[in-house]
Amino acid sequence: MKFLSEKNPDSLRTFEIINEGLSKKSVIVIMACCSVTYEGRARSKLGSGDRMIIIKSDGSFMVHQDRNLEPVNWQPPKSQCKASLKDGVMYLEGSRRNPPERLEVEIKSTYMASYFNGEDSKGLELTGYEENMREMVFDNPKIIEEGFRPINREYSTPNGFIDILGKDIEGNLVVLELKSRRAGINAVKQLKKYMDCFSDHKEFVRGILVAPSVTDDASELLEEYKLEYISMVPPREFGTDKNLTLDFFGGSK
Amino acid sequence: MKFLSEKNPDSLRTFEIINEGLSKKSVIVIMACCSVTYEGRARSKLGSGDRMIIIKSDGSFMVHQDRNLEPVNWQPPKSQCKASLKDGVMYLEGSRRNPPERLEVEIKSTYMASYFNGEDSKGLELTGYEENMREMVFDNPKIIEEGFRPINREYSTPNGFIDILGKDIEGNLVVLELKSRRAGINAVKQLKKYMDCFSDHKEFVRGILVAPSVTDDASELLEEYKLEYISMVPPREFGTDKNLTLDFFGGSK
DNA sequence: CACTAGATCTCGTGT
DNA sequence: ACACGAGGTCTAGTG
Repeated sequence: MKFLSEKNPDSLRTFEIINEGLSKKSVIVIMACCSVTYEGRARSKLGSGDRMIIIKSDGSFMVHQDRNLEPVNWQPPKSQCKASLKDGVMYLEGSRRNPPERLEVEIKSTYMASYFNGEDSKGLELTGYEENMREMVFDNPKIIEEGFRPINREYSTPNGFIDILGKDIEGNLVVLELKSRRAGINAVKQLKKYMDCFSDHKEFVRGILVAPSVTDDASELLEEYKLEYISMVPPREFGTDKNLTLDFFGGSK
Repeated sequence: MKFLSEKNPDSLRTFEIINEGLSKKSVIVIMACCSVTYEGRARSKLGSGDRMIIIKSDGSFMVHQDRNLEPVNWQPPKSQCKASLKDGVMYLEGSRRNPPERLEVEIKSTYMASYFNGEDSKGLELTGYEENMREMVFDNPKIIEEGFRPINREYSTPNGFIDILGKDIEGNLVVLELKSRRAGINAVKQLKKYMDCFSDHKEFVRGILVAPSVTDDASELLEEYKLEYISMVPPREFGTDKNLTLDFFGGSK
């Protein structure tokens, strides 16, 4: 990995390092005393203090304080970053057109300025949420109940997409609402909204909330709406490489 | 600001630097080739690559790739961080009990290891819909009360910026604190802080909290501090608030 | 481009 | 501690 890191550079040197980093499409990390203003989707001011400034090669721009996961100010990927020097003071600016917004950092003094050109081709493999639950239900419908048959996933209604639409052993329509986490009243309200789409349906339609657990409020609301609940924890298995599997077997199953 | 930064430390030295940083409650920044596993609310694997690892003094723990604002893996504030050395290989672990989860980073090689103890007391002042309220008050001051005259917006005091400073019909100074949402005790405390800036002022100064509603606690505190309250709903621009638009067209039916 | 919905959402705030 | 709502949400995926 190629990188450069300097301690206590003056304004001019900070300016040079940042410009080198920008031109090399590096990840730039600066520890500095700075103040920040933002104007765009909202407006904010942040007085002077010691912070970490990060500029990534995709244009992501963050200012981090010493607390919280989230940056106190930021600019999303693809924003335009540029450094400038006015009367010996360093300014860093991140901006974009749509929506129009601008982040400006005034750097009072720099403790460390550095940039890095690393190698990272790896993507994250994640499991344990709604998508995996959907797959599990389709692969093994009887975990919902004996005789359950899924028909559509992402079934479109005027009130949004139903996670899974199916039929039970008696042929009744069943609306499944999946949640990978403890479900609150909003999940029940959402399910109810889908149910309303079938209000003029001749036959009986069942609505089932599928989640690891529900809040007390949600439980009461389920009863009030005459909806059902099934406890299910999202599966945590990593799939074997899907692309490979599909290519290899060609979908012959 | 006190800090330490070293280039290309070996495993042992990286281990020492991280432990120093942890014991000093510093912000730790490491550039390293590493792999990551996570298990908890979900489960994930990330193969080897060059990344930035950040540990903040509140226990926030992040692994950043060279793209996107968000970390590829993380652990929230208050999680327990510890470093360990097994067979000459560095491991960094962040974990917490509730919910139970664990993030482990295996560090293959370190390009830079550093920690920082900065000073930062400043909080962010955000002004979004409040800006619209300010405009509304300036455009039409009598919605505050008959004879109200706004003088300054963003009036600077040692305790922060006063939203609107004005005078009433009798010439008394009036401090307005605007909140776009239901105001809690913090809003009242903030207003009180501004009022304190005028404690040696000869004449009477009024403080008014302007918000759509207040919590009961806030209402009590207002009384205790002899502050006033005016109910005002922030104007929302057409197109920015979809619900309003939908209500407008769909609600009349 | 816009639009949708999920997220290890995070973060504040109220109960 | 838990539940709920908002966010400059972000991010991936689809039309």
